[in-house]
Amino acid sequence: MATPDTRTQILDAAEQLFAENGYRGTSIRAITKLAGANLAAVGYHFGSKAELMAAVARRVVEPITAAQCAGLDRLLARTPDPSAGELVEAFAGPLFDEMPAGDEGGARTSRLIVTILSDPAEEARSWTGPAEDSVRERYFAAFARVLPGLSPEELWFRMRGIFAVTAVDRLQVHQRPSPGCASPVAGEAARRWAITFLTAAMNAPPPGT
Amino acid sequence: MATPDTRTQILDAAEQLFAENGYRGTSIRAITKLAGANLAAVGYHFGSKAELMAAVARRVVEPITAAQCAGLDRLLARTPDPSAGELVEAFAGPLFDEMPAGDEGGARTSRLIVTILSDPAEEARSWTGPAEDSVRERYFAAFARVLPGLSPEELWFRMRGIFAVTAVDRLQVHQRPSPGCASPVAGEAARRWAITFLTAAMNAPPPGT
DNA sequence: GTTTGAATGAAACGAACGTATGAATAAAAC
DNA sequence: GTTTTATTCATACGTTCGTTTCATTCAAAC
Repeated sequence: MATPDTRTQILDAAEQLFAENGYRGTSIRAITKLAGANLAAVGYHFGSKAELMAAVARRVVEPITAAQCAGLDRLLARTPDPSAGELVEAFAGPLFDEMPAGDEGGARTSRLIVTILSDPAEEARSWTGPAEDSVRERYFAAFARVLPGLSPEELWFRMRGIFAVTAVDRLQVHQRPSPGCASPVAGEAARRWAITFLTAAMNAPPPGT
Repeated sequence: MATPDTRTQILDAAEQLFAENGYRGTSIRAITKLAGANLAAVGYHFGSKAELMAAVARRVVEPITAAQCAGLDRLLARTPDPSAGELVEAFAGPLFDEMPAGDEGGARTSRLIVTILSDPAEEARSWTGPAEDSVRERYFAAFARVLPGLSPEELWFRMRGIFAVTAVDRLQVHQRPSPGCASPVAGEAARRWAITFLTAAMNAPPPGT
């Protein structure tokens, strides 16, 4: 295969290093060195380090958002009243499926997403666009129809829960000391576990009082 | 009240700034300035920035771990076979209760915990001690008795889910665009919602096949 | 062949960082 | 009153960072 252009190689290197070391923990010197490019190439192709991160974030998040949107379309075309479990699968599934090749079980991409969303810097708020907001609102409306007993606030809470479980699971956080329990859970198993876990959680009756 | 000593003021300032800006986003110059102390005071009292972070992490995590441990003791003293919901409450409750005064709804402390656990730096692994591992193993054993149908791997997955939901919820992540939905959810409501959500999730039957 | 424009390269800038040093200060011990 | 010990202070060091500048390369257009 032909070696990709400098811009793509910088994007690849940045995605890897941002995921491994965080935004602030990654220097553009390290990125350009890994990409085999010159230090000034980041400024030339992207303008600044922050804009490079925004480009990386877009490239990672966009296929996930698109798959979530398409999954909801497909589901609603099949039945106007999907179950909560079907909605959970359509929403959370892409967080497992839309992982680029070479990413061991999505761990790297998950870590990158958490890096993006948990970065305290103000500029990180602009790393994702309005498309994510819109697809979340569509799912919110769909869930609201299936779970009419929930207040909007509690439903938002539960939707954040979906995201939290799928994203945080694959941080190496809580590396269990128990032996015989390989750290990176097989992707397919984690997917099944997450959907089982979250479907039951979404279907929980609202707390009385 | 008497003004606390320099060491405590540095700890307070560091806790606030680490939570707001992350570890790498916080300089010891900013910490000592906020604390009203000299730049060299961090080196004198703690040795280095990393050791200061470790001290902050210990001070934040220790009461939570202790409350989780005491809650489990109390629960097991009352009944040898607690329900999954009771275990969830004992485990997740302290993540809502053990928040210091002045921390609006635990948002700051939650953000600090996520900062600690999601920091990619290797040194971050030493920011928490073995006490957290031990209490997690005790809860694991207790959950394993209540949910005998789950494989150890899936049970660990679900316990990570408890942590994920309680910690991530209070990041300002996913600031919803919907109006009339105040961003910092009232602490008591979030606590109820989380326990309802997580109890149902823990009780989910294991996926067939 | 010359010109043009995009892309790359080497080098430097100023700023901010963590850390170390040694003097100054204050309180306690003797 | 003197000595000792524990802090605090001002300052400097060396490094790394993001960014900028300007020269150079090179293929395409003319």
